[in-house]
Amino acid sequence: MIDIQRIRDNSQEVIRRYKVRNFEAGELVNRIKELDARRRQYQQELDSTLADSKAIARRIGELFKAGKGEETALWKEKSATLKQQAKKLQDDLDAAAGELHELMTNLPMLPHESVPAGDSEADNEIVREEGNIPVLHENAKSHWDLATELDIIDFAAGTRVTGSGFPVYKGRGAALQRALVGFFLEEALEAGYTEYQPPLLVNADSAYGTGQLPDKDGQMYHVASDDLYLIPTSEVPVTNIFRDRILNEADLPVKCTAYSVCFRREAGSYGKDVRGLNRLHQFDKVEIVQIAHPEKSYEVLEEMVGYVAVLLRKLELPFRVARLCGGDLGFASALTYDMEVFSAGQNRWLEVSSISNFETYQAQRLKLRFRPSEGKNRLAHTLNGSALALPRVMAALLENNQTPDGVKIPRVLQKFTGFETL
RNA sequence: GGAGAGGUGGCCGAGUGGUCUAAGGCGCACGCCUGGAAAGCGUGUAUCCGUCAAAAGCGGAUCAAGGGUUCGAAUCCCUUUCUCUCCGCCA
Repeated sequence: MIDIQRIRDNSQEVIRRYKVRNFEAGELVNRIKELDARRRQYQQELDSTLADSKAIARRIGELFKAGKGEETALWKEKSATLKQQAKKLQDDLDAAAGELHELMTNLPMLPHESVPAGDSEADNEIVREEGNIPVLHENAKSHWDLATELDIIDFAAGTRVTGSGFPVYKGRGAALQRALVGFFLEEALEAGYTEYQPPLLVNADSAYGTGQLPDKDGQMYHVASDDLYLIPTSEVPVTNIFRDRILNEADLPVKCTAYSVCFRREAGSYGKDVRGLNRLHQFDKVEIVQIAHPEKSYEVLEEMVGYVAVLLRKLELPFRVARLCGGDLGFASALTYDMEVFSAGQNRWLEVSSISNFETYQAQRLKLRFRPSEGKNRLAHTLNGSALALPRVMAALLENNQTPDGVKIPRVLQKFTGFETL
């Protein structure tokens, strides 16, 4: 949710900025301004009514104490009238505030100045590209063929046990997964992140806090009997650890990392995008989350992109960094960089990380603030990114490192796997 | 799952219808005292909304959450929720 102050201060600027997202906010913003004014009007009237009412109650108390109980009848009557008025004002206030909140929920985050205009993925701005595209031997295969041949992933078994999109990792495939998790966590700890093991099920408040609800309802698996959601990313539980908290300015930035399994319904996906490991209902991911000072959050974002780039370099994977255009930008994000690795067997780029600055979007919902050295408490900025999502990294490793003699394991992973080739 | 007891400020804890405008303590901050420190003494120490250009000030809300009784609720009633203890089940 954006800060309503920005609409009060300069609604025209807000409307203009939303155009980068191809979002016509004019009508919505005007209704919000109107409701905001009405809400404040009701608030004032209610406050003064309640003030009167309290004064009368105090007066009655004094009369009783002075033994003049018979003089209170008139005041009681007056108080009853005020109470009725207050009730109505409270209802009006609640209605206005409720509707206002509802409309505010429909506003995406304001995009950062650097976000390019555009409609789709095709308009994203490639800001960096690194590494060499591997030249594969003649019989090079896709990772799904390779993995099946090497007997390290059993897609068919997963389908039998659960359904499509739930692969079974086996033997050295399972070991490689574990190695990647170990490597990612070790790197994160070295970079100063604190490791968390969060719950994999969250309540609706948490899902709302990070913006999964109501915006992305339907992406998450819902456990109806207990009204809980399977997490689509550990961003949700980790960020919600800080819901309703007021941090000390000196504690910023807070740096968290977590390994977790992630669950996504991915309703409506089909075709080559979902072959093999390209898109799954269940996958493993190491996530990094930072809670940053508003004036430092874009430095933090760049730092996080730099951090993920180091991981990819160490894994010897060719990658590129894209700044998402307005049309591709997530609802809650002000600026997002996607990190994509080139996967030679499929001859395409695969997104392995998405790093975003949500500014105050989540913080507003989470009531996540910090105490500055001077002045009033302020909303913090939240950021997160994958570091990294495993399946596509594994896909690229398999495809790019295949040789007639087997698949080579990158040097940095060998101490975790205990083997050098597959 | 069954039975019982509870939820009060950063923390502990008092408070069973009207100076609760929440006692007292701890912690923290500042000041006095001191050669320096401790102790001691003093002062301050929640969040949100509104008013204001802003701050101060002022008004309102908040004692788990929601509803009710009452002129008046932390206090009484109802619902929900969470925690603890015992029993049951259990990796």
